[in-house]
Amino acid sequence: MNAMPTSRVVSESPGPVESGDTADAPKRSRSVTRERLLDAAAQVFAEQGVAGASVEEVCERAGYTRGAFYSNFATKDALLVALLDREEGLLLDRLSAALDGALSQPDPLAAVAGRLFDLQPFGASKYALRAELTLLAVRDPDLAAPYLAARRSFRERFVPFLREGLAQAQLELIVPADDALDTLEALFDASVRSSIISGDANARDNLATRMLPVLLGAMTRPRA
Amino acid sequence: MNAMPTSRVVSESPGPVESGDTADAPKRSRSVTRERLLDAAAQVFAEQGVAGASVEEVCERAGYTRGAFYSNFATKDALLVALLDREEGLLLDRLSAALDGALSQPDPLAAVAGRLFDLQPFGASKYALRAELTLLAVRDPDLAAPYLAARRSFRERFVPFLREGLAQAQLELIVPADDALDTLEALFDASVRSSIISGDANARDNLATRMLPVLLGAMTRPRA
DNA sequence: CGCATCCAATACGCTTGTGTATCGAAGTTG
DNA sequence: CAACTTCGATACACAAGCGTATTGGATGCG
Repeated sequence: MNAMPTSRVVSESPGPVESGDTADAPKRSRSVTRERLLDAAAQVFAEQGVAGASVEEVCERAGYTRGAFYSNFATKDALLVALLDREEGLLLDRLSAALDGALSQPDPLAAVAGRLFDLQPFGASKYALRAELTLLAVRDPDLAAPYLAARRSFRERFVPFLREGLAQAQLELIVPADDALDTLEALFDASVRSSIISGDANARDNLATRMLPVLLGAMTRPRA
Repeated sequence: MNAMPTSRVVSESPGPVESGDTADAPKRSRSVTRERLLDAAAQVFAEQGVAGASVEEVCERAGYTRGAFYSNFATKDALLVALLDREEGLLLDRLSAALDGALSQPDPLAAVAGRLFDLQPFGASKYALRAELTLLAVRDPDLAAPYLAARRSFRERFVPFLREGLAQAQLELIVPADDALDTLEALFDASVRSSIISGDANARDNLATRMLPVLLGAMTRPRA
């Protein structure tokens, strides 16, 4: 039945990315399979969109067959929901990690801006995935609730961070913090998108770095 | 790529656009059929995405069958290309029309902001369509060129408009005009998206109206 | 050592969707 | 009014994709 010599599937380590396969793993846990399928789904959905991607290709990319898939997820939609949950968590974690030390830098704002751009979530693939998921929320009211919930936790996590960072620079906001965050996010997204489409994906000189100081200047004033 | 034996897919003058009539018309010209199919495609693609939409549903929505479709477009991809062209033109036209009188108003900036929000291109359906097309450009390098070309004409059209509007308000830009335009566009998009997802689509109080004065203040200075 | 349990692979049915080929009904022209 | 042309409808062939049912093999446990 199995033409191939027993199985190749796993290279473990939840680390990023794909591998050709490698060592045979003696212990294949269910959760590893799930994670690999989710990793693959993130890639494939980013490249082709949720509707454009087939379960088959997700499985192939992960090194499994559809049997493995349906043994782990009820349907394609269920995969999407699981992916949504996971991505939200990952984004929060990575942003947190990247920003954590930044406030103690001499120039916190510059440090923040610099680190953000080295970050995976702003790479082409992650950008496309986020854009795709956002678009799904725009279209489908059922996904609006989870989307808004995710946004809420994002804000709750980063509004204090923003305030604190500004405070250390002796600044305070003169606009609602949520508005400030939304505006900055919009700026970053536009910048990343533009860089991707025009090809210079890693350009150090981009819309966000040019406009960030201007916008921050407009949204703050010297602290009382 | 594909030669259709029985028909030559003509690209015809745009002609009168909107399909007002409901009754079956005795004389339906080819270009009317094309336009209706494109209208339907704009809707269906906005609702379900390009990949998620079927040719069948586009035809149904337009009041035709697939026979009519394949007599007018070679493939689904050809339809997409035609739609891209048309939407770009429509967007430019509508923005131009909406903004044209605005500069002679007492408060040009307020007039501009007000009119933009009454505009179709910022309605839910048009927003979704634009987001979808943008995402396609992010994913597919082949679509990057047309996308960038469209952006260029957009800029060429509106940068002078922006300068002039600011001049009438006795202001001038202190940042690159392209950056200013990109930033404002990002702000509007974020605002529209947020309104759509949170349900209050026509809310007069939104991110853009709150932040527009702040951003404009930051990007300009009193004219020398 | 044999039994039970998981879990992923294989195989299958069925639906949906694309594109082609053909047909027929209107309109047009001599 | 008859032949021709045009264009959309019907019918069909075929591929892709989803989800189910079943099988096989590994692991854990008594």
